[in-house]
Amino acid sequence: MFSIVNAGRAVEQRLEEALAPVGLTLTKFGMLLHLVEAGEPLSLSECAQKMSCVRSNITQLMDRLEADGLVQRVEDPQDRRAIRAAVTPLGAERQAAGAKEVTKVQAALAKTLSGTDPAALQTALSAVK
Amino acid sequence: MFSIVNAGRAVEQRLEEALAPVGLTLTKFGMLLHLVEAGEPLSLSECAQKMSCVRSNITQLMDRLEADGLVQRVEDPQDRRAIRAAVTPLGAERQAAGAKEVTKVQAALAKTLSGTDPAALQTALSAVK
DNA sequence: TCTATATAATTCATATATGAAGCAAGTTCG
DNA sequence: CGAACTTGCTTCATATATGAATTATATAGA
Repeated sequence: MFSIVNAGRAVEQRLEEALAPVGLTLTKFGMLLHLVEAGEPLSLSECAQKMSCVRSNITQLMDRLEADGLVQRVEDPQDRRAIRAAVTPLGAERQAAGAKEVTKVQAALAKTLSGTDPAALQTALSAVK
Repeated sequence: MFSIVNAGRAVEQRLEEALAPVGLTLTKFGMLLHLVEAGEPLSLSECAQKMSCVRSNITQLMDRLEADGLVQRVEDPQDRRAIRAAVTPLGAERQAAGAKEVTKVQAALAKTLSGTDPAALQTALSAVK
């Protein structure tokens, strides 16, 4: 059981290390990825859902992403309570650079697991979740 | 790759939920477990090594564990710089109670993974780490 | 022995995460 | 319509984590 926890943490750490030179953390990269994939500004509540976390966490994350110039809060004309997060050009650039690094980690990991049946591993891990 | 990260987080969360009724977090349980297993007070540097984290983290963790009455800082007569962490009776009691809950989670997880070859999974996950 | 260096712990700034409490703005219903 | 409820975000307290800077103590070497 602790193997699963440790393996998860080890992969997280590898990703953090790969993203650090790009100026991103795994959390920031994840948020940018969701925003880029969505193709439009998402409300902070939607962001919280995508990131599987509480909204107050997103408030703080957006503060940091905005301070980094990677995202901008924009008002929602449809709902004056809502605030949407829009990726800036710099944010999109960093996300793309991060994605390249993530792909490298993925390739390295695939090599490490070359002796393993990928489908079986996937099935097992999905069952846990 | 993200399956591994997600699976790890899912297991962590299950453990947190199982330990919460006992009044422990996974971090606190882990620290108590190391101390109980050691059978003697460990210096805070040794604690950091066991927990695979930096020492400043242990300083804070010990503050919380001491506030909970689960651990006590004791001076080291051999080295006046060092401070050792000693488990209190209450700490030992909680650790034992936590271990029972952890065992239950382990059993439930084994059931979930009943269709998987445990040795193969173990091998794959160990390779990642 | 005295100095330089290394080690032990703490403090501080910061990142990430949760959850409770609060305020503003929609929505529903009598 | 207006009160009650819900939703969206922020703020605050707290837990966990890192790393740089600081203080105290040990130890090695000239």
